[in-house]
Amino acid sequence: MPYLRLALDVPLARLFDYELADADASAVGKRAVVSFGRRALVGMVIEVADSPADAGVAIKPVEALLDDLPTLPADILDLLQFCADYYQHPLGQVVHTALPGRFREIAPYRVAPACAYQAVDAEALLDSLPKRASLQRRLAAMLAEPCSEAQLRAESGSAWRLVQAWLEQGQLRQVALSLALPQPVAGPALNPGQAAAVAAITQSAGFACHLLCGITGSGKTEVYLHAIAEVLQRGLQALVLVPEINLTPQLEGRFRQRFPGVEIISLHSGVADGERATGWVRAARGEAAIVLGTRLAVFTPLPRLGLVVVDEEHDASFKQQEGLRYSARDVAVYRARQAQVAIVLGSATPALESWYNAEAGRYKRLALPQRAVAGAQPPSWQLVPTRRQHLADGLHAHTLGAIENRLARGEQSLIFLNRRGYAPVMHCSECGWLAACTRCSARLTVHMRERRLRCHHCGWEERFPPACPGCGNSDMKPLGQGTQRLEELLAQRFPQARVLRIDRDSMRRKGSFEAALKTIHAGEVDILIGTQMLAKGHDFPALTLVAVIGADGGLYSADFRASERLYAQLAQVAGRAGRADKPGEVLIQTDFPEHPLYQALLADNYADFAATELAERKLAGFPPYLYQAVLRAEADTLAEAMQFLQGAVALAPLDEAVTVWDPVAASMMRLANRERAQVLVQSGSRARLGAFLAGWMQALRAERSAKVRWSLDVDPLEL
DNA sequence: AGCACGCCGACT
DNA sequence: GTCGGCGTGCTC
Repeated sequence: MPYLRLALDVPLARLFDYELADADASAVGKRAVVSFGRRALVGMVIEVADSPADAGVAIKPVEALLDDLPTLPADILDLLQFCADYYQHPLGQVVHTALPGRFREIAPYRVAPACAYQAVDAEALLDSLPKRASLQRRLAAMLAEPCSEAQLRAESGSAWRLVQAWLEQGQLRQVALSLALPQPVAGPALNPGQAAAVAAITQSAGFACHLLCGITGSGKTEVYLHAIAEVLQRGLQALVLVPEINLTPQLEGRFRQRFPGVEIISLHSGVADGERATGWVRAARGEAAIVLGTRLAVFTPLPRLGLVVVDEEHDASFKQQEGLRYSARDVAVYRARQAQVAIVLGSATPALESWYNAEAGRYKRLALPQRAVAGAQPPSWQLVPTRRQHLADGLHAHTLGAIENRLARGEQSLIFLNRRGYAPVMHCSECGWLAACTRCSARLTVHMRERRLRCHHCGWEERFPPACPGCGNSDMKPLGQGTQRLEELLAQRFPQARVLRIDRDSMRRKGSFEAALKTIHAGEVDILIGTQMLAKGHDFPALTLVAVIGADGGLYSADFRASERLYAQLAQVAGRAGRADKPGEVLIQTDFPEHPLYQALLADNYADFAATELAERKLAGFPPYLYQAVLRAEADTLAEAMQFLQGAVALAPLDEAVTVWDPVAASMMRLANRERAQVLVQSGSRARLGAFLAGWMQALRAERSAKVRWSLDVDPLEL
């Protein structure tokens, strides 16, 4: 009797055997419905064996072998096994985080073969529509040519319902999706740098990792599009990973425009479950040519994978911060190597890990030195020294003057302050009391308009205390600068200016961010105040001034990655200034104008910054010169967490190539009333660290710890 | 993780 | 006398 070895979505690092008469190797990669304990689960067949792995356990029969989906191919199974081993996560849970949620449901999931839709008579259809029904008319015009489902869905949320109705009325017919490659629309001519990059990518044979370095506006996307066009010509598929921001629709639009008629699958958190599952199936069947998505898209089966692109590869959102803590960028590199195809990692400010790999010759660096738009000037940078200067609520006279200047010229300014709220903390000047969160080890942020104190870590909120809880003093003052306070100040300073604040608080309502972008584009805003949210990707043609305040915190942080993040953030926010014909100006208020980070930024010299930073990392013994993993524990009391970790350290295998540090309280020790601590382990050898972790986790999993929740983070981004 | 079993406190 | 608290143990 053959046995199916199943990966089940349970936190147990082993497979489970079930018997199925007349099963053979073709069952591998299919879903199976089984009874597990007292519940029914759907698992993935990993292996077919002649005998059970454990003799002496009663083995249940498989209830049903599902044949609805494309069989998970061997390369994806290998990829998932790699993730399970590398990140020390149970294979069953890896499988189920990698697949669309729908596939965890017991019902079969059927997807009709992809086909295109075309109007039987486009003119007649158009004539039958009301003049003002602009969406309907737009769709009808598109349908003169064959359109894919994804293409139609991308047009509007309600487009698909209209198409279905027209189909029923016999206005549309289904035509076979042409696999012959449609002609891409020609893009703008490439400059020499772009052309060289495209040539390097398309001419590399087998696996090659290209680090594409270019500032905002240097035309990285054009390079991707040309490289992808070449891959499509060869009848192959492309996988494009993008960070988790609301930029995906814009990029998707650009792809659809460039490759009309090509089935492009979009996979990100905004895509509904069913659509995600359908897209996955289409990609796995080879019907879709391009998969464009956030980190989860890295696991999509692509039988004819020809190219992988990771845009903004330094972005932290490629690392999942819970469950299977994978880095989609690193998994993508593994995948490209596995498929023996080229991968492009694009960024203006590459992760130092990637930069180091390029220095070591493992990655090929491709530089895009110039701005792609002819005549466009890079922004001019200026440091505004603030040490021993009088500041009007945090703004230097020079900064205020620059804003006034733009107002006079009818141009927009952006004040970048990565700290939302009114002020970072409420302070009693009598006794020195500071408002702190009762559930976290964090300060409460002052939100003046709502007259509330809020914890930005756990979401706790409370009303302003009427008097200081420490000494009863009623004169409490907000300390420091936040976006709300800045908004208030600027509105006072420039009463004639239209001020708009963009942060997580002001953009809480759905659609408000899109609305805000519209207002900015319409020129109905003079001064923008923004956090992180505004730093990425959006183009504001009328914006000519970016003033950065409060950046110095990133210079001397306890976190060794803080300066890398600061550089990337400043480079990114500077990219918002001065597009098209108007030159932009970037002002950075700082107490440390001589700091090498700012000097490198001013010279637009990432190479210099990276070299300095890498030298420091080497000296201090930090990644990428060492590999790290963190064992995190969380319990009701710190003592319990620490005790667990001390026990864990005692269980650690001995390996002189691996350093196990003492347990310490986490930097955010208390979060939402749970105490957190961690153990750092590191090694100069990735292989030795991997073997160590495997042994350690095995020993640790044998222990039972009811009160403590723990997890392992391999290659952690934050300690 | 679920989901059971099991053994002690406050309720109709 | 039962309902239900969550500690402990198991899942092919």
